[in-house]
Amino acid sequence: MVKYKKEDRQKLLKLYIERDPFLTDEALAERLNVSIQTIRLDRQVLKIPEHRVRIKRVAEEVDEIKSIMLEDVIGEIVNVKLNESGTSVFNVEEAHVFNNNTLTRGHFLFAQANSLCVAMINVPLALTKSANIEFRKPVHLGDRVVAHAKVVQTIGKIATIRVESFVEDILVFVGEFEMYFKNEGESK
Amino acid sequence: MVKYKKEDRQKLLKLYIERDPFLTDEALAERLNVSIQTIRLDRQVLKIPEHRVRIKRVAEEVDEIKSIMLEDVIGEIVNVKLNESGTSVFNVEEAHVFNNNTLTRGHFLFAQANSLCVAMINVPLALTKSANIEFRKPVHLGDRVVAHAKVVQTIGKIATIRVESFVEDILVFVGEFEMYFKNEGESK
DNA sequence: CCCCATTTAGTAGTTGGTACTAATTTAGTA
DNA sequence: TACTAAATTAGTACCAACTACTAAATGGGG
Repeated sequence: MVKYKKEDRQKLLKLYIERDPFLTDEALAERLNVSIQTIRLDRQVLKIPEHRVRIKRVAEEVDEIKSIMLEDVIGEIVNVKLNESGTSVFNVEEAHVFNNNTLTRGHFLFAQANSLCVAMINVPLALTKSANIEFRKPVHLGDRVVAHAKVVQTIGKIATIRVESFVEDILVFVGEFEMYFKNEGESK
Repeated sequence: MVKYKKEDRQKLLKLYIERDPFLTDEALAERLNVSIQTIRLDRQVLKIPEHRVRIKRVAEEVDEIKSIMLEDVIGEIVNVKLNESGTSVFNVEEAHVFNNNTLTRGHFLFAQANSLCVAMINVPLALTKSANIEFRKPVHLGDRVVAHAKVVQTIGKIATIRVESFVEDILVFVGEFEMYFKNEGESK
């Protein structure tokens, strides 16, 4: 049954809605022990949109996040000579960096290189058997990472591919991938 | 100005809504060249919920995807002796597998191992310098991957950590990670 | 031509609001 | 303490995008 001061209440309101945009004015009014009208006024001065709009915005994020995160391929593969060489471009966005700074999480650099290797193999399904990688320099939010891959060897069902990734001519990542050609129906 | 047969229209309706859940009955009515009432009847027999509900469901998905994908740590770290050993458990969900089958994308296994290594180092910021990894067996949707890590060596600012990941006693992944202790303010 | 399925129209009620005015309560101060 | 201004609450009309219902119109096959 606590009554907050206007200022505190508005801060709390903002916080609550940030944490849970699904809260309606009614629920917020109960939680903050004021009338619905007060909540509406508060939202107005704080420029917080109504429930429907908030939900819609969250929902629209799906497309972005899905397209960024659920893609099979990390980075855009721009230039592939099958079983020979290839290039992939990857722009580091919010979703790829650590929450508390602008450093790119290493597994996206790995994923870019790995995706590129998979794309270069001209069989229905290629699996990564092993990799030997090195992170040379940190990569940051907004960086444009260009990965170049070259097949260095193919023995039987295994291809060895060397990948070098650059941010503006600076080598940030190198890796050597062994790719395994998986045949149809095989479970390995 | 095409008029569809009932059956065709209902199939189209389903398709449209799947592709874009943001479509209102009004928009659908226009697109299918029937009245709003017909759309409502169709939705009713097809058990497709109303606009608001659809949006809300999509929005709720965001939270799931976000929590799965935007975490800094892949897998739950359950048991860490700093600078010594650690264990992480990672359940393979929809978001982690290739779109056209149930195979786990390799970079999540890498990410799990890598996250675990970072967590084991008792400094504000640890960076992966290099890694030597092997994918031994494919991992599938629903699998529970348990990664065990052990520090095998620490020389100066570099620790070497060995990671072995299992799905029900089957070794699916091994890796050796070189972690670099980054000091405050250093940019490397 | 009739009949039944299909489609459309129309009404009342719901949720979660906007936008507005007006009344009431609370707090600060002379 | 009385007055005033700020803050809060109440109340009204309106909106989108529905549900749930009834009723009327249309259309096609036998």
